[in-house]
Amino acid sequence: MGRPKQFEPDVVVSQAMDAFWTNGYGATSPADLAEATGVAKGSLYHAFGSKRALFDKALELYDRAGAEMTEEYMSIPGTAKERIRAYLMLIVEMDLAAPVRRGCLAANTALELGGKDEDASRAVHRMQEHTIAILTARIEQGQRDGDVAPGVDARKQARFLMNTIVGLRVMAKTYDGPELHDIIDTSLTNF
Amino acid sequence: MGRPKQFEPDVVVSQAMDAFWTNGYGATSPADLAEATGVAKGSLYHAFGSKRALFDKALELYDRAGAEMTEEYMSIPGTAKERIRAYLMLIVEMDLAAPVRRGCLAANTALELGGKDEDASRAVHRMQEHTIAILTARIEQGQRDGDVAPGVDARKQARFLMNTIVGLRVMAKTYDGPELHDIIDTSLTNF
DNA sequence: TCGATATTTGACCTCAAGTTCAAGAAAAAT
DNA sequence: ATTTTTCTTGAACTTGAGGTCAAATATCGA
Repeated sequence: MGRPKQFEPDVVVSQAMDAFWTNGYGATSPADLAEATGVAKGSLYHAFGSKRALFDKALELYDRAGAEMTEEYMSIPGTAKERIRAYLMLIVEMDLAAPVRRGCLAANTALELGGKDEDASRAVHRMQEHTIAILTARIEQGQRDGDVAPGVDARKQARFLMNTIVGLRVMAKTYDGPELHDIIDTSLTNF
Repeated sequence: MGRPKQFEPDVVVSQAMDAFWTNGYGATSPADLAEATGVAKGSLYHAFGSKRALFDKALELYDRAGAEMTEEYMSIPGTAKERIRAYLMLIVEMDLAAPVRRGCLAANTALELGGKDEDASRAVHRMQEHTIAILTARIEQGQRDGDVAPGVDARKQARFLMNTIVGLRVMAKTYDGPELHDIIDTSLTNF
């Protein structure tokens, strides 16, 4: 009963995510969000409560979408090293291909709100752990497959890779393809 | 001629740098800057022209101070690997010891203004190149000293280390000592 | 001592951010 | 057809950002 929603909340969240991703949390105004989503400011507030609440939804979506992509990429046949290299390359390509260097929403958020906003920090931490878990599983898989040395500490290696990824996505703001590819190569001489 | 300045521009820039570092460029208001420096808003504008101009000065100072610290650290006796490990550890310790996780001003700036503000991006790129140059020199030094394998591409290795550092300073916003130390260890198994 | 020059400051201005809200509009229930 | 419920929207509000300015203040040269 009542008047039905004129928009799909999921797509609005997705559009909002893009806006936050491109401009950062602080620099995205309610007016910007209204324009990005095609939904009037008032409606957004009615539906989501506050800018911050919408942002939370956006982060949640970002986590889900990212994890899905990561898992999909890790499940393609090949050695762990091959798959991880391809994954790192993909990230870099995507960052570079985008019309504007927006980096990683999670990292951006960590830097912008980390410290001030405890909830945001926790959300980012969760996302990172999520990715680390997937990478860890893939490395352990590689050990079972025999393409990764048994002595490698999968979790530590995964954390290191997470660090590399975070670094790459920041560096992608100021560096170009060749340098970033070199970094990937050097990162993978490890295992 | 004229009334003399009541403040030391250098220390005001330094205080402003701290404010920007802690809160980010966008989230630091002229009022904040006035409080942080003890100089009235009007005077700041008279002396520096705009918030952005002050920020430029702050970045410049950050670059100088950072480079100085890096060079000092690299000139302490020891192998390249030892010195670089100590340097990475130092950075992490400093990040963790600070009352608020502020990370790296350059990286923060890259993420906050990168893309929108071409000048800022260039400034950050310059700083990163500065650090890379110092690291490259130290690695080459290690090769001359015989403690780094001759086959290592010093510049690539230095870029990789820069990436690791950037990553660490973001990760320091959401992770603690042990994990970060592990990342450093893994990063240094390379050469 | 009087200009001339340069700095300091709070008051003031404009504009936009983030939010609230009252009035209208669309569906379901009666 | 009316009521009930829920959604929609632009207007309106409060607050603070970023910046300007005129008046007051301090030093130097004549």
